[in-house]
Amino acid sequence: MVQKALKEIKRGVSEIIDFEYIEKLITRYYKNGTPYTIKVGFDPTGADLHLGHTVLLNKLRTFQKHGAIVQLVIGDFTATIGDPTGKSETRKVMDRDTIVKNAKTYQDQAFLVLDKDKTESLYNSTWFEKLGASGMVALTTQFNVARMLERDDFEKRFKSNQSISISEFLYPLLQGYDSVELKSDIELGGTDQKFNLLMGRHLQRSYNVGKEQAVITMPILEGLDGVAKMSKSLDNYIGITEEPNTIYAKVLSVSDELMWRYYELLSSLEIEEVNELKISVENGKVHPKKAKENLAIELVTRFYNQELANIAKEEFDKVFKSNEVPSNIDEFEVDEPSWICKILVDIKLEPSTSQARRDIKQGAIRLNQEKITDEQMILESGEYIAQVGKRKFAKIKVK
RNA sequence: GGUGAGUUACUCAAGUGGCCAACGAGGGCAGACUGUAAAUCUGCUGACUAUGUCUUCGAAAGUUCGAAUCUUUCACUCACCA
Repeated sequence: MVQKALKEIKRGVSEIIDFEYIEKLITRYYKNGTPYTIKVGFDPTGADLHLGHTVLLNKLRTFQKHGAIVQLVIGDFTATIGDPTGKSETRKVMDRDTIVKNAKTYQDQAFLVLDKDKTESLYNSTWFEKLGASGMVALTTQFNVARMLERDDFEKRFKSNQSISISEFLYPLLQGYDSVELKSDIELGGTDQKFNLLMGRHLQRSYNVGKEQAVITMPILEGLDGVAKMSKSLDNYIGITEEPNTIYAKVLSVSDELMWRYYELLSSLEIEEVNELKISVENGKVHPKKAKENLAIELVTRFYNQELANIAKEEFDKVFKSNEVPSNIDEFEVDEPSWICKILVDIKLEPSTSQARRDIKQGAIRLNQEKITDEQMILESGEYIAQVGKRKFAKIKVK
């Protein structure tokens, strides 16, 4: 049992520091049921969760199955500073109201994956507001600038003469201090968080907590473009609250190469099964598209259910395989016959009449499945299905 | 505080008085080919019922028939010195 748990825990992780400690915790849990804690922090900066976040959440869920209590630390205090991780520029500081609102959304969505009964939500402002100025200064004495500059992005910015604000130096310290306060056994984060996670270990020792947390880093999930980290600001994400059809379609649009990455990090298949599948695809037994479909179905099923996943697949095949029109498309009414470009802009299918003209010229616009070529065209009374490119549709009624 | 360099579209980056709605690259969008994959090829990539007009090159003011380009002030970024 313990071995099985440990194997499951190791799946897909990037690095584990102090694996022996985790082994001890799991063994103890299966011997006498003593729970242990695993901490994860998040910045309530962006509200909606995407698949990138679920890499962490899935791992936490695994731990919950094996006796862990998740400490979900909402960095409401730290968010007022802004973690510089992965950003080449200083982050914007956020206001309080937005933080609270985002935290709420985050929790709601996190519980789509996490077991609510085995999760404690904690706002780190509760202890930081008590810490006070002297406590804060005491905290800063635990570390020095040279060590701080060891952190990749600080080093990079320091060398290229970009600004690093003092408050950014505080961020890793504060995140580490969370671990002191919570006496966490394990902390989980992305590979880009490694420095901050180790800080927790360091501080737990300095403050004589009596344990040093194990650290697990998870790989960063690439976005739909396959290059940059999945993030909302780059618009290369799959949100977990998006429509089943959208999730399905977005998964199908990733490259084959990236699909394996997603399989590895997101699928619940055993790693051996993934490898088997990969071999089958390579020697032609399984069509890569079939493999991608399965992944898409698995993911939609996770956030919705099997039935909706199947509907999403049917819908997708209908539109893109047989070139039919989707079953649910937005309808718009137009009061009088008018210029086609103008209508397309009005119903938000096109951003500007200029763009509409260009698209018509390139044959990207269809009316009732027929390509149109006349950019001066006036849409007479009647009903039409307009299509822009491959994926934008609208039903238009002209009175 | 002093001196110097810089700020151009989503990003990088040319342009240094009219030929500039602004070279090029990346990205994005679209078309062909496909599996809405990748790769490849092609076109497009400020707005406007449009062979023309309008607004854009950090901000404002000015010189000029004419400014992204010259002058002044301001803001910001960077380098060197203190």
